[in-house]
Amino acid sequence: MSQRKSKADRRLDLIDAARRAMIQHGTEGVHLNQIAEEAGLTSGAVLYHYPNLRDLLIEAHQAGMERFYERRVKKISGIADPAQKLIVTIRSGLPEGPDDAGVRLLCELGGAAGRNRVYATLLTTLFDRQVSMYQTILETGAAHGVFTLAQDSEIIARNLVALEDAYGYRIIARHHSIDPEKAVELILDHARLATGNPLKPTTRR
Amino acid sequence: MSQRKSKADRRLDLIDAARRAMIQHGTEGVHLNQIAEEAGLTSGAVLYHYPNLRDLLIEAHQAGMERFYERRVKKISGIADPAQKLIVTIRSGLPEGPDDAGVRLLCELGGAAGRNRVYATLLTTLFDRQVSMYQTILETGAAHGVFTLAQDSEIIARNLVALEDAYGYRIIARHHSIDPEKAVELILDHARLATGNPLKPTTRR
DNA sequence: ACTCTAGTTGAACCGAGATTCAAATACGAG
DNA sequence: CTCGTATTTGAATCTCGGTTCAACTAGAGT
Repeated sequence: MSQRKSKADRRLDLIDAARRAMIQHGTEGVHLNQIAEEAGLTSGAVLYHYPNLRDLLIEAHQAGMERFYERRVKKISGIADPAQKLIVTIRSGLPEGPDDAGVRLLCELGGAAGRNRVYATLLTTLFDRQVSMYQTILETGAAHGVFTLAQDSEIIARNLVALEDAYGYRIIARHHSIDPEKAVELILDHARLATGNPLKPTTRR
Repeated sequence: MSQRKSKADRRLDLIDAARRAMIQHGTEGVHLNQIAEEAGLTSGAVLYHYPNLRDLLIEAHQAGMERFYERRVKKISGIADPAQKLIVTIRSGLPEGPDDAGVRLLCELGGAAGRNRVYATLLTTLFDRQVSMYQTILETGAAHGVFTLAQDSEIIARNLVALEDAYGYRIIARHHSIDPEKAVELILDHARLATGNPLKPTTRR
């Protein structure tokens, strides 16, 4: 038997277990037992904490998103130069590889959003937050004179997030010639046109 | 009882029924009975034609993709002017609205591709075909002197397809401020930078 | 050390969906 | 018109996942 835990702790475990199970079996294909097994518990215990499975799945998706976003914010927090900041931001929005758990979960949501309003709202909110993030970087760079924006910052920002999303899907689907590095290059090619900045990475990673 | 049909006809019906059922319940959430009901048959009849459900689902996805692609090719077939052709192509890659069945099915695949190699291959193939389609238009326009490509045509083409994909997801998720028209504009904004052509639509729709 | 309770198990139950198959039947060939 | 076969049904069976719940702890509070 797995160690006993407080309600709060166990709920975190379950959210994580649900995340793993959904990645393996899909948002609508996942079963209670699979989640229980991932958590090292029995189905009864899962129901004790989440009498309604749907709630757990939603919380898991929400948590996955939050984590994804927070991680990005953290990665770029220390960088002052707008050009470098933009480059790092782009990289942080892409999966590290086809098995990147965070992005896998997000991709999972795309289809579900078409038939589930809650998921649709989650995804839309994430999109808008990322757009704001980019917009801030772009505006700052423009104010400092390092970017010469060819279009409204919102347009550029939306297109950058869109490109990230799409290449995320490509990488997850194991496109033979688009890996994370290649995707960064493709997105940077667009960013160069839009910002008029050569955007040369100084540091790797 | 539903009319009797030849093997070939019935299989087409089933593929269509599976398509509808998957849109409603997801690729992994769909059940045999739901497909049977959509087709106006009993589960036994479905199994008679497809002893293995997985095969039917794969064929349905394949057919959906083929239809999506063919429709695009058809829509642009009569247009000579590269600029107009590009505009129409962009529009034809987006859903007509949040309930567009064809795109809904494609979105469905995004997550599944992460755990199913067959689906991943299907999606990747579609992506590459679309890239070629755009590349041809771009090269033709450049040869005629109406486009001044700011980058390699493959880069531009890939980014255009990526933008389409991503905005398709946004529209399906009912983004409050991104509808099909808005998405076309966003993508065109990018295309203008990349081709140096103002890309003004002459005809609506 | 002794509750007392929250967390967990495991077995029992229930219903749903997949699968099988004999029987029914529509339809085409001759 | 009749036969033969391909298609479909519907019921029986089987399996599996969800749900319930009484019993069993582990551990916190006193």
